[in-house]
Amino acid sequence: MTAVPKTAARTAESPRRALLDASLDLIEAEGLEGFSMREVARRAGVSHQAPYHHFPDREAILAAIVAEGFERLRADSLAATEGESDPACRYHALGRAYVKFALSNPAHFKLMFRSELVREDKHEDAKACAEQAFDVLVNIVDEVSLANTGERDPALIFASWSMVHGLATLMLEGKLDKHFGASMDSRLAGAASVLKVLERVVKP
Amino acid sequence: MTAVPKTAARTAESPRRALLDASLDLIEAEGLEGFSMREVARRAGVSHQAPYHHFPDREAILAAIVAEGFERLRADSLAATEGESDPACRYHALGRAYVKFALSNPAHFKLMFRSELVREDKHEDAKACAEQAFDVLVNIVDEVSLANTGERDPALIFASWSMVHGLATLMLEGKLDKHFGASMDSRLAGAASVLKVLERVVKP
DNA sequence: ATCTTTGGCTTGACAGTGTCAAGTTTAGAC
DNA sequence: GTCTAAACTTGACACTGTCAAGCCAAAGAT
Repeated sequence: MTAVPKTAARTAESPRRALLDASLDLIEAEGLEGFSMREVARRAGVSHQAPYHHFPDREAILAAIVAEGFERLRADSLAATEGESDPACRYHALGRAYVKFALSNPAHFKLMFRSELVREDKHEDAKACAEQAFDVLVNIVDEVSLANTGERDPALIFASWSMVHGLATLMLEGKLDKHFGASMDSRLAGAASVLKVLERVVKP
Repeated sequence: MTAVPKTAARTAESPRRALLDASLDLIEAEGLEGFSMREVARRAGVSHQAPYHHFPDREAILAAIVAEGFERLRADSLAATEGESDPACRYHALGRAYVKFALSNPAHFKLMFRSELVREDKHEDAKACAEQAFDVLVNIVDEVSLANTGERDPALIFASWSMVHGLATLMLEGKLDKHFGASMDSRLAGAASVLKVLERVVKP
C-alpha cells in the first residue's frame, strides 16, 4: 500500500525467484546432468522460453545459483565458527562445516566449482559471493597461524582450502565410499577422522 | 603374414583405437562440455552411428577414456617416484606428479572424477585402473609413515589424497589463479609451495 | 564355388536440448 | 481509453544421444 516501487520490485523479483527455486529443486533431484532450461520451465509451470525473459542464457541462471551457493556456504561457515573462541577449534569447525555443506548439497556444491559451466569472469556477482565466502576462510586461517606462530602464513590458506576441498570432492564423487561408507553419518565421521590428521598442518 | 588372429585382432582393435584417440583430442581441445559422440565420429571420419559399433553408449566411451587416464596417472606416479629413495622425497615427488598430471591433462583429469558421467560400478575396467593408481599412493604413504613412526597410518592415506586432489582441482578450476597466475610454470611453482606446507602432515 | 556369418559401417528417424525471432497477454500510469 | 513495458507464448533452427534397419566386404565352412 505504501510504496509503489516496492510492489513493482516484488512482482519483478518473484518469477525470477520461482525459476531459481525450480532450478535448485531440479538440480538436487536430478543432478547436474539432469538440469535443463526446458525442465526448469516445466517445473515452474511456464513455457520453454519464459526463463529467457529473466536470464539471458543457461549459464546466467547457473551463475545465479552459484552465487546463492557461496552465500549459503559463507553463512554456514560463520554460523559454525561463531560459537567457538579458540582459533584451533574455529579452524576445525570450519573444516567440518565445509565438508558438511558439500555433502548436504552435492549437486549445488559441484556446480560452484565447475568453471566450464559458469565462467566467473562473465558473472561478477557469482565471483563476488565466492570471494566473500573465501574471506571467511582467510580470516580463520589467519587467526590460527597468528595464535600459533605470531605471523600470518599465506600458503597455509591455500593448503587448508585444498585439504577440505579435496576431502569434500573425493567424498562427493564416491571415491572414499569403499572405506567410509556412503551414508551421511558415516561420511561425516570419516571426514572428521581425516580432518584430525589434516590439522597437524597448523602445528608449529 | 604369420598369424591370422594377430591381424584380425589389429583390425578389430584399430577403429576402436581411432575413436579413442579422436575422443582424447576432442576432449582436450574443446573441454568436457564440448565432447559429443557425433563430433567424435566426425573427427574419426565415420558416420554418426559408427562409434556405437564399438561402444554401447556415450558413457562407455567415456569410461574407456577414464581407464586410460588412470593408467597414465599410475605410470606417471611410478616414473616420478622411482628415482627417489628417501620416503619423504618419494612422497613429495608423488604430490608434484599428481598435480602436474592434472594441469597437463585438465579435461581428462576432470573426467576421471566425474561420477555422474562415468559410474564406476558399471565399468569394471575403469574402476580397476583407478584402484591400481590408488595403490601407488597407498604404498608411498605407507612407506613414509612407517619410516617416521614405525606404524602404518591409514587416515594419512586419505588425508594425503585429499590434499593433492584438492590442490589440483582448485587450480584446474582457476580458483587459485588470482594468487598463482594461470601459466603452467607459475602454477607448478605455486603448487610446490603449497605442497611444502601440506607435507607438515607427515611429521611426527 | 557358393552360402553364411560377422565385423564395420551407413542412412534415416525420434525425442530431447539451447536459443533466436516474432507475436500475444496483462497490469499499471497517464 | 490509450500507452508502455514486463511477462509470457508459439514456432522454428541446429544440435544432441540413441534406436532401427540395411549395406558390404572378407572369412570359413560346405
